[in-house]
Amino acid sequence: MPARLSRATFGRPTLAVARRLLGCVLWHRTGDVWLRGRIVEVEAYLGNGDLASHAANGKRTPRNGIMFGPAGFAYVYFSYGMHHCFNVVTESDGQAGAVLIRGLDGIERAAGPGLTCRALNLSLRDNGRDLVTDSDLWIATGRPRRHERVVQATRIGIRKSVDLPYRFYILDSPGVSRRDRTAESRL
DNA sequence: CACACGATGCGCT
DNA sequence: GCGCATCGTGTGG
Repeated sequence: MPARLSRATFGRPTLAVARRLLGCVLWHRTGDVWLRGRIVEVEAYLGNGDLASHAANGKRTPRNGIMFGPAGFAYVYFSYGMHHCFNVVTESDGQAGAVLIRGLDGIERAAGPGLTCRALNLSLRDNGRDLVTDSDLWIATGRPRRHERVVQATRIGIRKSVDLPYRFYILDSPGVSRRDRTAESRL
C-alpha cells in the first residue's frame, strides 16, 4: 500500500503542490468499492492576484471559505448546474490556495474536471473532507514515470488571468482534457 | 429579491 | 469551432 500524501506536502506553495500531484493516485471508496485514478492533469488556483480563482479578491464566502483553511482538505463545488469540480486545498492556514484535479488515467480514466468527479463519484458530499485522515478519500504518493514529460501551460475555461501558466499535465496521457501544442513545443 | 455568470461537457456544423 | 443545458453563488438594488 503506497503512502498517503501528508499535511506538510499539501501545505506547500500551490504551484509546487500542483506539480507534485502529477502521478499521484486519488482513491475514493463508495460503499464497498474502491475507485482510483492516477492524476495526470491539474491546475493551480491562488489567492490574491489570481483573478481566475474563487479566492481572487481575498474575501471568504460560504463557498470558498475552505480554500483559506488548512491544507489537505477537499474543496468541491458545483459548476454549470451539472458538473462537480474537485480541488485539494494548499498553502498554510489563512492563505488561500487550491489545486483542481482535471484528469485521471489508469484504473479510472477521465479527461476534464467534471468527468473526473463523475468517474470517482465525487460530489458536494465530499466537500470539506480531510484527505490526510479520511478513511475513504485520500491521495497516494506517486510520480510521473521516468519517460513521461510534464507540460506547463495556461488554464482552461477561464476569462481572467488567462496568461498565467498554472496548468500542468503529463504529455501523451489519455486523461488530459486539452493539449497545448505551443507549450509542448517548448519542451 | 433579481439576475448575470461560470475552474464544463456534449452534440452538431 | 459553436451553442446550449442547468443551477448555485455572489453581488447589487
